[in-house]
Order: sequence, then C-alpha cells, then structure tokens
Amino acid sequence: MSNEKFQTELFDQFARIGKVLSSGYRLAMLDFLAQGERSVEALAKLTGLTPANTSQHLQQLRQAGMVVAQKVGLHVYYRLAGDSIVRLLAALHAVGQEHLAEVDKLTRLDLESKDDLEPVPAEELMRRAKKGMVTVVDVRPADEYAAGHIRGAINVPVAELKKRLGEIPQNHEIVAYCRGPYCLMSYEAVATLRKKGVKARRLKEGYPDWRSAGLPVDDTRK
Amino acid sequence: MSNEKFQTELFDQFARIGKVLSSGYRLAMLDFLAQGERSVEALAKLTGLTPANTSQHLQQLRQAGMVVAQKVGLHVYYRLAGDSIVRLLAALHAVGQEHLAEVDKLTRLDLESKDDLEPVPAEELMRRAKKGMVTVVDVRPADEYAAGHIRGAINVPVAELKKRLGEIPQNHEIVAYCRGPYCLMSYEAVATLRKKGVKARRLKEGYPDWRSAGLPVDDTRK
DNA sequence: CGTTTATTCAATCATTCGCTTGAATACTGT
DNA sequence: ACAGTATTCAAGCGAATGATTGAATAAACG
Repeated sequence: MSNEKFQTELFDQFARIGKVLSSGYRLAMLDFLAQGERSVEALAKLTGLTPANTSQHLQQLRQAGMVVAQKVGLHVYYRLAGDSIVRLLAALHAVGQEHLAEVDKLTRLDLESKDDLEPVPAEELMRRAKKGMVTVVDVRPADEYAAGHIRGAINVPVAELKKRLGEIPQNHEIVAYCRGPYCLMSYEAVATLRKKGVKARRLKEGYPDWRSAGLPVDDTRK
Repeated sequence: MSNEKFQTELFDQFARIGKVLSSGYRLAMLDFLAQGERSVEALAKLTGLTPANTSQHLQQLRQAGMVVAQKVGLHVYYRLAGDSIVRLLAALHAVGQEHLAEVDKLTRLDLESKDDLEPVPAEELMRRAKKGMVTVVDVRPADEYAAGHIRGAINVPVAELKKRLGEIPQNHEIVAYCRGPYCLMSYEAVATLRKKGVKARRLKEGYPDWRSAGLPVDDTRK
C-alpha cells in the first residue's frame, strides 16, 4: 500500500472515533460510563433520552470500539472498553477548557466562583482517611453509589442532604465528592453543609478519576 | 443554572471538538500542523483537497479553537492553538490503536511487519548525538524540512534517497525520521539504506513528538 | 494602476445524521 | 405457555454536512 493511501485510510479510521465524540449525549454517556457500568435504561434516565435512542447511541459507541456490552438477564450493561478511553476524555476536556471560550465562560460562572471552597486532592484524602480523620460522603444518587464508590464512603444524595444531615458523623471534617470535575453536586453539597455550620470541603477529583487512578473502591464488579 | 442544564451545555461544547475530529481530512491537517505551521496552499497539496475546501475545513478547526491563523503577505499560516491539542491527538491515536480492529489490521500489515527495524528512542538519539556518534537524516519533503526539523539533521527526502546517497556521511550509523508513528517514509528510507549496505535505523518518534517534547529543533518561527 | 496569486465567501446538491415511532426480539417470572 | 419488561430493529423525516463551482477580497508586483 502506498504511503498516501495508508495515511488516508488510517485517518479515516481515527475519524470514526471523532465522529462518535461529536454528540453531547454520547459524551455524557461516556462520562457516566467512566464511573462504572450502566444499563441502557439507566443511561436513558441519566441523559433524558428515550431508551431506543439511547440504544442507538450506544451501538455507535460500540461499533467505534469505545464501549463493550454484556447481557445479564433482561438488562444489557455497557462499560468503557479500556482505560485509554478515560485518557481520551480527559484530553478532550483539557482542550475544551483551554481553547473553547464557551467552556471557560460556563465554568467561570459555575465552578470558579465556587472554587474558594478549596478542594481536597486525592492524595491528601488518602493520607487523612488512613488516620480516620475524615468522613467521606458520596453525594451522587443512590443507584450510582451502588454501582461503585470510593471505599469507606457513605452515600447521602445531594437532594436528600438537608433532611438526612443527622446520618452524617460530624466528629471529623466532611469531604464530599460526585461524578467529576464538571459535576456540580459536590459544590452544592458543600455549600449546604457549610450553611448548616458543618465543616466540609469537596474532593478535587470525581469518582471516575479516583477509580482510574487505581485508588480503593467498592465496585459491583471488577 | 441547574446542574443538568450546565452539564448538557458543557457536553455540547466538548462535542464541538469531537465534531471537528470526525473527518479524516481534518485529522490529517492537524497531524501536519503538529509538525509546524503550514499555509492553506501547503495543506491543500498535502491532503489532496482543493484550496477552497481546505480553507473551509481550516475554518471549522479555527472555530473550534484548535488552530490559529496568521496572515503574512499573500499566505495565511495556520498552526495548532496549543500543546493540549497534540496530547488530544495522541490520546485519539492510542484509543484507535487499542480498540479499532481496522487500525490494528492496517498497522500490522504496514508497520509491525517492518518493526524488526528496531527503532531508536528519542533519549538514546540525544545521548549519541551529543557524542557525534550518529547522522540524523530527515526524510520528509524539502519544504517540510524547511518549516522545521530536528537540530543537526540533514534533509534527504525519501524520494531522492537513492540518487543522493553520496551526500550522506557514512562514518556513523544513520537514524532516519519523518512525520510520526504512522508515517511510512522513514521505514522506506531505512529499508532502502539497508539494501545498499548502509547501517540505518529509524527514530521511534516523529518530528511532532520530538518537537512537543521540548527537544532541540530548528524552526522557521517559534 | 492593472495583473497575478492566495484565500475566502456564497450557493448548490447529494449524502448523512439524529430523533421519532412502532414493531420485533430476548429474557424473566408466574 | 403467557404476560411483562428491557433492548434492539426498521422505516421515515427534517436538519446538518461536505464537496463543487464560480465569484469576491486582499496583498504583492511589474
């Protein structure tokens, strides 16, 4: 094969991956899948799409080699095909953050104004968790917690935080986490807790980062 | 703004980058631009597209924040908007290599069968170049060499290699390099040189990797 | 000042994409 | 076997995309 032909065929193959990244819904699904496997139904709920539509997107992702499916009973569980996908998503986020003015505007409005809530980096949390100096709270919805969470974390979804305040041991500082750097739930949780006079900070990383860094998790399946 | 709305807007922004990566031609352009800036005309020649078409693609890339343009005289020179783009392309290549059967097939046919030509990693080349133990040959076309190349390399395009063999000092081993990991020119060059009885290997990295690693280059503009 | 050259703009057309809808398939539990 | 549920399939429709063409800008040069 000539060099030119080889090159164009290769670029067309890589473009298949790009094509699959060209839909906000598919990117959202990949982000959810980065937190662990999910059924079609669960993803449909999370994205707000119809199940049929969700299934179609997932099959595009599968044909591009980004996700793999496994049928268990009535449900089909999808998960990311490998760790390189997480790295690709991270690179995509980085480029967006750096070069898309709109992303900058969105995050400046919503995240940075809240970032005086100095986030706790993962390694600091690990150190302090070993000494039992901290209570880790997963503020994602219950089903996402059930599918996988940081080892030792308790689950109080942000929507129920106010009425379930009593469940949270308050002898230590509280560290809240959620889905990832662009998820607002942990911000909201920390704001709520502080308003109640509870000492709380958010974890800098989300669950997907924690998990892909090889830190200890409890997951429904490896 | 609600968490859900924020999320979907953010994902839609990231999808703009994915959309721009969904064309083989645009990916090819980004790869060429990773080697240094190029005019519209140059990119049109490299991709085989018409200038008008090339210009349209470049403007899509520009609107997505991936490239920036600079007008000098009659020519408009485009270049990558930042280093995070190079990392994104690398992540894309990694995912393709790992999860697309077609990429695997293509590279197995064309690259791996030739990979017994044990490539030289960049750091080894640096070490040996300092001692003057090696002749570095850039086998890309003359204009690409002119736009930027590894410091100390001489240029002999692979097409002219046979008739210009005499220009290459043969007291040291020769290390050939070209555009990057999926470019076949350096493979071809090494095969040609070995057939002539010249001791030659290829550099594992291509020029873009070398450049983005901060290793010494001669570039037309910083 | 008019010509040449590089790039961009604008309009057109065939193709593709994404969502919707309704039906088909696969599996579970009674 | 039958009803119920999760997922996939297939067809249809409106919107967006990509290449082509010809014209419009903009800068360099005689």
